[in-house]
Amino acid sequence: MARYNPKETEPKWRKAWAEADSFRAVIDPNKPKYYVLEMFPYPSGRLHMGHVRNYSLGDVIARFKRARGFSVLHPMGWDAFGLPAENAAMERGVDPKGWTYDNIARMRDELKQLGLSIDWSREFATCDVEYYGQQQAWFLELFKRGLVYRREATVNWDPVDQTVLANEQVVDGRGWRSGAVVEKRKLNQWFLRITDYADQLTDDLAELDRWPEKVRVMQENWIGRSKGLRMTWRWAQGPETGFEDGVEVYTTRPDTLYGASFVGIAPDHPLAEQVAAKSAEARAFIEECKKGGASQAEIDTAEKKGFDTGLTVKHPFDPSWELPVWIANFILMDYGTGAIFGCPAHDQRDLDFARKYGLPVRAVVLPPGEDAAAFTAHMADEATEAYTGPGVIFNSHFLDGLEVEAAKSAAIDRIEAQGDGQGATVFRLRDWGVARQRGWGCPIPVVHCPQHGVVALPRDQLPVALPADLEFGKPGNALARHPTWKHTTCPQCGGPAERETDTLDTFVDSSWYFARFANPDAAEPIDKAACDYWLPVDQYIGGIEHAVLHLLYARFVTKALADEGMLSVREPFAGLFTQGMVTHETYRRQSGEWVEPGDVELVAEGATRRARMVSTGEPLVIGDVEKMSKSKRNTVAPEEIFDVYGVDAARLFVLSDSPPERDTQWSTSGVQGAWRFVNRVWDEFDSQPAVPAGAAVAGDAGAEALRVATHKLVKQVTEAIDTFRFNSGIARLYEFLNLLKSSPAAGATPAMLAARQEALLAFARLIGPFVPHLAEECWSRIGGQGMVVDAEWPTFDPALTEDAVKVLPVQVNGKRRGEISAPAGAEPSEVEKIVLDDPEIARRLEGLTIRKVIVVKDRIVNIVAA
RNA sequence: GCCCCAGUGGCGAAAUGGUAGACGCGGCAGACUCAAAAUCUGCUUUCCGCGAGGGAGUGCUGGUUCGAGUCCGGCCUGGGGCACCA
Repeated sequence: MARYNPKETEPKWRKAWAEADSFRAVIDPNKPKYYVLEMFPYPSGRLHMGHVRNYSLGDVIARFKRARGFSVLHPMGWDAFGLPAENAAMERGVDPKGWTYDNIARMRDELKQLGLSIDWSREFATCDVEYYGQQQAWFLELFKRGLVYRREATVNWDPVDQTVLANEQVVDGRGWRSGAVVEKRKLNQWFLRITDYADQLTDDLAELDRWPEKVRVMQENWIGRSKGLRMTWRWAQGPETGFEDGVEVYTTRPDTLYGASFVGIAPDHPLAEQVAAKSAEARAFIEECKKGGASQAEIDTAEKKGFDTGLTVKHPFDPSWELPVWIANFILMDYGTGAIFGCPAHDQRDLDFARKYGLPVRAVVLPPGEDAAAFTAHMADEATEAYTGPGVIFNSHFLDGLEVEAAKSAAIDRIEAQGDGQGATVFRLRDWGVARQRGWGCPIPVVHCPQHGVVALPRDQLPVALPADLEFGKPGNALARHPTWKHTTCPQCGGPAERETDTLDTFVDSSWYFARFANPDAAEPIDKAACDYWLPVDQYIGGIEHAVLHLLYARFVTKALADEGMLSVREPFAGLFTQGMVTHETYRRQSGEWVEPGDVELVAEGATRRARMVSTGEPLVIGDVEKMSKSKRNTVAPEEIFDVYGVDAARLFVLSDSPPERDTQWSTSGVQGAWRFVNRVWDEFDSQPAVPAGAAVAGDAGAEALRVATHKLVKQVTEAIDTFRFNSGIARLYEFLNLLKSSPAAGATPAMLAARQEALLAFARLIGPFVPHLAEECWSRIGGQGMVVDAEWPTFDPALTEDAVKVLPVQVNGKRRGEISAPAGAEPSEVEKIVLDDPEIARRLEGLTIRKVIVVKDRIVNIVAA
């Protein structure tokens, strides 16, 4: 049998596609469009198995849609700014720009080797000045609209690297790279007003019906919209300077206002600071609160602590009722108003606090079935658990008898009528801090003028390009310490001014790249006409780790740009698919050192499964299956796999092994299985002789049966791809190949050869999305017209996929006891007769009385008998 | 603590409420070979039985149904997200 040689065929077909320019995306108003996009890679320099999986998944969709008559856009680019390049620069003294572009060149070659159906003419990197210059242009449009602002904010500061760190880059209070204890520092920071869009970002999630539920829920939680009441508690004893009106609190439970027993403010609330100015005790308490760590474990175990300020406020519904104002350590300044009213009976934290300081606990929500007096007493005297469930309001004057939700509205109405507050929506989402004190990023295109303050550059002074001679050898912002770059003139007065030296967060770079792909050469940031054709992205594919970050930022920027009139769509990604990771077993030496799979030999399987280190012969400990990572040394290099088995086998394995949303475990035997399939397919095509003239399928039972099987296969594979069940689709292909093998070409009748030819022509096209090179080679071997890549997707005749005679299992009392054959669509009475006439079934029913016969048309028969 | 997802052979996994375990991996047996590799064929949930055949079986438990891996209730385990968010 001739062995398939991917080293020869794979480059050959890639060249053929490139020469035919097969994957150029063209705006064709006569065709439906389809935009497939995988999250673009960071150019680390090395392709890993996660990339292979991600881009193979997208390529299946792109090739499939193309064959189905869509005009497909499937582009590729590089998310190329960011820290790794600066770190490489610092560690190895290389230039980040050169390092990045070298990496891009290497990864481009590797990606091209994958045989992806990508329109490479649209490629760009976010560090191309042509790209980030356009980014500066739209950034300034948002600036003009007030969506960009600058304010002082508390940030994580790494004193060794001398830069701000994102929250994710702080691990256990230390900088992830330097290991230095991170300081809180107040800095002037640039923000994008994402909170202006918090409502829309929440509401529009409902439209995203082709997004995983999980991601929508995560975004909803992250934005954290809550509806409640913002209200002021008037002073009983006061007023305090600057707080003449009283203390403003936010609550989601206005229905429990009659259960109030104190007002609480955050330790860093301005009022608390004012109190501290007059009281050493208060000062000491606030200091103590600051010491408490911010780590999760510390928060979980932290005791509720408070300080009575001595100030008192009046209850909004009863001016004679005075309540104390406490400073409490569990109140957060950056949520709501930084102040609350405490209702211990119906909030666990408030209850803990009240018990500690002997504050009253007044039940105002009566749980269903509870006795009012008994419950009131129980809550007041002994309860340690707050009641947060549904019920009817009591002990609450005008609110008595209302259900919780009705009481909320009634309380809000009353507060509003009194002029003490207003119904309000509060979000957990904070504005997006986008400034980074980093040289390798997109410069923020403004200048600081001593006369005019922050001045946006006019359009004709863009792009603000990075200087070529940045010095990255030491920590800190290379842009800020560049000797000349920042010195410029003010566009308003012409006087001397300094450029902003902060650069934009790389998540800004990736928040609009999908729109730039519609026309990467446009003179404007966005070619609206091109976007009107291509956007939204029909299928976006990437990892779940971006569920809130990138995917939320991109949605926000899309909405902001739409409001700017630059885009027509308000959501960038109509469909989202989050693929699983590629994992591998881990291996360790007795010494604890990780050992890479290439140096591991597995001895025996099953319970006696053991691993041995090839280079030293020592036994190894087999560890958990984990995401492939350098630190655990459990990676497998794609290029080595390509070299041995070819690209198609590697693609086939990652697509066939597990459903795409689930993690998949890489295994050598698995890719060997895929490689076997590749060879078996090739053998089948290679052994197919020319079909004799005049050979016809019709009239030959065997050939007709094969034709039926072929049509069923087309139906199944088409449906599997449509529903992202690639592993199932590939299983059908394996099955069909087994069927072909069972009636080989050798010795076949002319009719059978004709049926085989039909089957093979369909098969070559069906495997195209998964193993594109093999598909072309097979297609060409049996005389297919042109290339598979230009061939239409095969169709099926529904009449042929429905069997004329159905085999129906027959159950007796739910247990399978035999089967019968019945014409398709046979009426229940007809089927029942066949069943009862069947001797085997009759034997089963001996001694039993038939109570009922259930016939499900074309599916199953169940006889209930006793 | 709250929310979401998952639990099926030795392993990865299939199954519009209708024959559980397709397909692949691994394993066993056989063919080819001097031999091995590669390849091909068959078997491979488990228990009883020489066999025909029969019993049990989709984390546990209860329910709905003629019929439940699938639907509903309670629980267990694993994974993920959020979290002093008022």
